[in-house]
Amino acid sequence: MAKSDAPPPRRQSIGAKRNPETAEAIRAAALEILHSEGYAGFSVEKVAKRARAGKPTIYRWWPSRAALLLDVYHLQKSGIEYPVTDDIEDDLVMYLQSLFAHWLDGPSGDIFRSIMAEAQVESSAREVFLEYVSTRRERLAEMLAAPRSGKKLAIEATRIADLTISYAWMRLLTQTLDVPEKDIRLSVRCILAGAQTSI
Amino acid sequence: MAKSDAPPPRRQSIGAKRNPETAEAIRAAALEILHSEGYAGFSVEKVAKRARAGKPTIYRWWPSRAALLLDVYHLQKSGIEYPVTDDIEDDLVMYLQSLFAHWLDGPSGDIFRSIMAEAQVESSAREVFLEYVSTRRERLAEMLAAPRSGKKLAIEATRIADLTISYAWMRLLTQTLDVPEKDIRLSVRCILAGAQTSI
Amino acid sequence: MAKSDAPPPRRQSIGAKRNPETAEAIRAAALEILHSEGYAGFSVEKVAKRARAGKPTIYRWWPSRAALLLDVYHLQKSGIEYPVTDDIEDDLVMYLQSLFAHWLDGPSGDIFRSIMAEAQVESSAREVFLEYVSTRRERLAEMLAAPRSGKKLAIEATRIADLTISYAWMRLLTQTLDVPEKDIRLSVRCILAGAQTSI
Amino acid sequence: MAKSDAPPPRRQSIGAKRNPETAEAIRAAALEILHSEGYAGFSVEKVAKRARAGKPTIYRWWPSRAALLLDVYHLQKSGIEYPVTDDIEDDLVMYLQSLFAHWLDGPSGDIFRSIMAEAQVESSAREVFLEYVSTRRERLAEMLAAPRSGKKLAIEATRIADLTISYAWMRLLTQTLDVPEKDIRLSVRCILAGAQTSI
DNA sequence: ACCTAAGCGAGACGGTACGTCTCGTCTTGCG
DNA sequence: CGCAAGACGAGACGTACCGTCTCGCTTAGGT
Repeated sequence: MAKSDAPPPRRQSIGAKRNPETAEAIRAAALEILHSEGYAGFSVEKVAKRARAGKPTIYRWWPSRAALLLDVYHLQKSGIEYPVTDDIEDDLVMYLQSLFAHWLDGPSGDIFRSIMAEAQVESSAREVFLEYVSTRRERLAEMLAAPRSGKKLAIEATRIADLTISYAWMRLLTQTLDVPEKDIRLSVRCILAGAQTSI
Repeated sequence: MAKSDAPPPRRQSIGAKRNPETAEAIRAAALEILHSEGYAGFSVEKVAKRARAGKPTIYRWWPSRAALLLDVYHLQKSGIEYPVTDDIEDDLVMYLQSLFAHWLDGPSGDIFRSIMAEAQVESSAREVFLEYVSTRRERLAEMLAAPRSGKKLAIEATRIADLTISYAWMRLLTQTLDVPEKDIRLSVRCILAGAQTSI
Repeated sequence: MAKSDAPPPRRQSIGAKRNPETAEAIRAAALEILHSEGYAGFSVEKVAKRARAGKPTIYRWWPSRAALLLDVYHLQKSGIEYPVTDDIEDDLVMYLQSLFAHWLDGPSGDIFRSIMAEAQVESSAREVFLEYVSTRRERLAEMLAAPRSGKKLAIEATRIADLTISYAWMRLLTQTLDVPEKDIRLSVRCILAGAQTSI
Repeated sequence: MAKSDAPPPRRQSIGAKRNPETAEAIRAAALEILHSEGYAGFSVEKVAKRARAGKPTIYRWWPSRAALLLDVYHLQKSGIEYPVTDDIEDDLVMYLQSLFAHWLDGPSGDIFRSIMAEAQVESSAREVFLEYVSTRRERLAEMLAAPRSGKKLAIEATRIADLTISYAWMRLLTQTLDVPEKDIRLSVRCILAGAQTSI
C-alpha cells in the first residue's frame, strides 16, 4: 500500500480534451484525504490543493462534492471475497472478517460512511447508495444460497443476507470494527441458528 | 400536536437560572427546521433566528449541533414501548413495529438519520451518538433479559439487542421501513432461533 | 452604422500567415461587447466566443487585454468635428455637443472610460492614453486659435482647450453627458469670459 | 513614514457592535497594499489576510471593494483646506495647490484614480463614487459662495465648482499635477473671469 | 434594599469552504 | 503553420455557517 506522499508536479492541458492524469490525481488526492482526515476533513478545496489542481477543474468534471465522493467510492468497491465452503458459518465469519479488515485497513470504510452521510444531504448521493446496497445484498444472498453438501437453508437467503449486512453496518457506524473472531462467530451463529436444518 | 407557526415573542432572563421557555423554543425551532428543510438545511444560525434566541444560549446548553439534534430526537422518541410479555418474540416484533411506525410517522426517522450523518462529521457528535446508542442498547437488552415464565435466553441479551438494532437501522437507512408484520416476525424469529431454550 | 449582429461563421487558417478576417472579427466583437456591456463585461473569453475565435489567436496578436482595448479604441477615434465660425462660443458649444452625442451614441465613450480604467492596471495602457490625450488637446487648441474676424484670444488657446477637455471628461466620468445645450453654453461662456477681447 | 509591518494580533468581537480596531486594521491593510502594489494588486482577499480579518467582516461593513477603496481615500484626504479670504481667486488657487500637493505626496492620488477605475467596472462602485463626488462638489460650491467683502459671484457657484473639479481631475489623470502656481492661477483666473462682478 | 451572579438577546469576530468567474498558457487535431 | 476549441493551474469573487467573544439588559437570591 505504498502511497506517494510527494507533492504531485504541475500538470498542464493536453489540448481540448480531458487530461486523464489530472482526473487520476484528483481522485487519488480525494482518496488520501478521506483516509487520513475522514469525511469531516474532506473539502473540494483541500482536494484541489493536494492534487495541485484548480478548483474549477474539479467542478468541470464532478458537478458536486457528492459526485466526487461517489466516484472515489466506486474505485474502492472491490477486493471482498465471498467464500463458499461446506460450512456456511465459517463462510459468513470469513466474509465478515475480510470485510471488517478491508474497512479498517484502507479508506473504504471511511468512504462508505461518508457516502451514507452525504446521502442525507444530497439526494443524488442517496440514489447511488441505495443502488449499491441492493447489489451487495444480492451478491451475498447468492453466496449463502450456494449448494453445500448435506445442508440447506431453511429460510430465504436474502433474510440472512440482510441481517448480516445490518450487523456489519452497525459495527461500522459505531466504530467497533475491531472485533475478535469469537464475537463475530457468536453473532453469526445466532443469525444462522434457526436457519439451518440437517437433511 | 399544535405547532406554533407564529414568530415567538422575545424572552428574557428569568434570573440566574435556565429559562425553560427558551429551551423549549429552541427545541421546537430545531424540530420545525428539520421537518421542513431536512438535515441539509439545518444550521444553528437558523435555529437561533427562528427561536428568537442568541447563539450562545444554544451553545450554553447544547455543546454542539449534534447534541441539539439528539435532544430533538429524544423529544420525538417518547412513544416507544418496551413490552414485556411471556412471549419474547412477540415483544421484539411489537417493539420493532412501534419503532418503525414512529420513524415513518413523524420527523424522528429523519432526525435519527441526521444524527448518524453528523456523527461522521463531528467527533463530539460521534461520542454523543455512541453513548446514546449504548443506552438504547442496554435498555433493549434489559427488556430482553426480563424474566419470562418458563424460558430464559441462552446467550447474552446484548447480542440479541445488537442484532435487533442493526436490523432496524438497516431498514431506516435503506428507506424500507414499510415492512409487513410477517416480515418483521420472520427476521425476529431468525435472530431468536438459537437464543432460546426451554427450561 | 450597420453592424452585423449575426454570429460570424467559423473561419479557419488560410495557411501560414495571419488571417485578416479573423483579426477584424475579433476587433468587431470586442467593440460590440464594450458597447453593450461596457468595460465591466469585457473579457477576452467573451470576445473569443463572440468572434468565434480561439483565445490563443487573440493572445498571439494582442499581447494583453489592454492592447486589444487600445486597438479597438484607435478604430473609433474619428468623426468629431472641429467647427470654425466667427463665433468661438458657438464653435465650442457645437464641439462639445457633437462630442457628447458621439460618446452617448456609440461605444466610444465607454471605450474611453475603459482605457482610463485599464490605464490604472496596465502601464502600457497609460502611455497610449496620455499620448492620445495630447493629440486631442493640440487639435482642439488649433481650432480655438483659428483666426476669427474681429476677435482674438487674449490667452493661450491650450489653456482653454485644457479646461474644455477637463469639463468634457468630468461629464463623461460622472455619467452626466445628457446636458441641455443651455448648460453647455453657460459653462463654455464661463471658460471663455476672461479669454476674449475685442480688437 | 514609519509603517508597522508587523502582522497584527488576532482581535475578537467586543460585543454586538463594531470593533473599531478591526475597522482600523482593515483600512490600514488596504492602504498598505494600495501603496505597495497599486490598484492592480488590490484584492479583498489580500486585505483580509494582511489585516488578519475574515472576509465576511470586510463585506459586513464595506458593501464592495469600491466602498473600501473610498473609505481608505477618506482617511488620507483629511488635510485639504477650503480657505475663505476676501480674494476668491487666491482661495481657489490655494485649494488646488493643497489638493495637488496632497495627491502628489502620499498615495491618495493613486487611490482616487483607483476609485475612478473601479467605478467604471462596478455599478455599485459608480454609485458610491458619484455620491462622494457630489458631496465634494457641494462643499467646494459652499466655499465659493461664502460672502466676501465687496464682491459676489455673478453665476452659480456649482458651475465654478464643476469647472474647478474638472480641471483638477484632468491634471490627476494626465499625471501633470506638478504645476507651477502661476499656471494654476492663470487657469483659475480664466474660470473666474466671467463669474465676478464688482458691486 | 442593595449587590452580585447568571441567563438572555443580539450580533460582531476570525475562519473555512462553498461554487463561479476570468486570467493567460498550453496542446490537440483539422485544414 | 494558422486556427478553433477548450482544458489547465491559479486565485479572487461574494455568501453561508461555524463556534467564540463581549456587550447591556433583566431578574433572583444572598446579605
